Amino acid sequence: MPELPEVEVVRAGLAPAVTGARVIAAEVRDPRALKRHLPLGGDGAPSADGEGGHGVTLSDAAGRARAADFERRILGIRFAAPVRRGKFLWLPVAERVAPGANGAAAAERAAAAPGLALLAHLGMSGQLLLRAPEAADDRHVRIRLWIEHAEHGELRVDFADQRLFGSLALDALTAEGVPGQARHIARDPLDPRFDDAVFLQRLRARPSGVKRLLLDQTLVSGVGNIYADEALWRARLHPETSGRVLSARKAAELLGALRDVFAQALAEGGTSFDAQYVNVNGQAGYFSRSIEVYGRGGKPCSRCGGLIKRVAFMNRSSHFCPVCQRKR
DNA sequence: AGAGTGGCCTGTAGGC
DNA sequence: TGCCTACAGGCCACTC
Repeated sequence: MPELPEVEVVRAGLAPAVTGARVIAAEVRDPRALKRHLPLGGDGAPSADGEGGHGVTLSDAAGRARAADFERRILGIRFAAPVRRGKFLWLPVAERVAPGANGAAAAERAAAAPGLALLAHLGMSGQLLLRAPEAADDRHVRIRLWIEHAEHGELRVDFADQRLFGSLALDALTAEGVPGQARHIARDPLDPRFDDAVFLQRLRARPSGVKRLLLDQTLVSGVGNIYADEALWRARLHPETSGRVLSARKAAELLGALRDVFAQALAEGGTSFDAQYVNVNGQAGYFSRSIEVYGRGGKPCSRCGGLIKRVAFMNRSSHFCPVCQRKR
């Protein structure tokens, strides 16, 4: 499942191939993979087509219109280095060379137009794969870009997504350089500008269970179900412990545990339980071997021997050791 | 504002 | 063998 470490592995893998590369062709095979993409209206401003988004099925006509808009506007774009915040990943547009135009004279400098980015969210099962132009199809490829890089030549960037919770989109950058759709996302704990004091204060002000708080992307980003369970185990905290009862010391310990588990997962290439998370070359990570609680219901805790408990929580599952993660 | 819930999606596993 | 159901869960829209 792509959480922060998995998305970071993808970002780092993409960087050398896409930075400075230009889009020479694009093919949207399934417009449902564009649910975050808002087509431009006649005035050049993003306009809702009244469909898509979340909880609404895209009609065929609206889907075709979105696909056409995306394919048209991405053509000729040259990417700057990829950026990540939490689980969102984006490729800022350095410039756009209008198709068919002759030479650099036709280049629209990004400074002249509002900043734009190709935004990606992998959702549950999204993958960004780098492939040779003639490589065979991977399963569930929804959107395909052909890019040209000064060093690496022609490459394919394939967005594959089995469950379609993920999406690509062209999105305008705010003044802070963050895509509009990701502006509400908090910085993540690996961001040098993450404000520990503010996070800890907000965490300790909320009465909700601490697991719910970790999954709140406006409080801290990049944490999903796996790493929330793992960080709570490391900090010896029951997932339903209220934020309000956390001591300053315990809250700081939790943040430290979160950073530790992220760093270790990153070093091990991320977590792959099945074929749904892979790096840009289609390879699995091996952090799943280091998992202590997630998916280990009924098995012994490596720390105290207690039996790991699995409980329903927010339409998913929580895993914890009832012996060394006591509710207070 | 925060809490809580439903819907989006498809492949896989397990029961019968 | 094949049909059915449950499950995986990040995010957003929605209600209260």
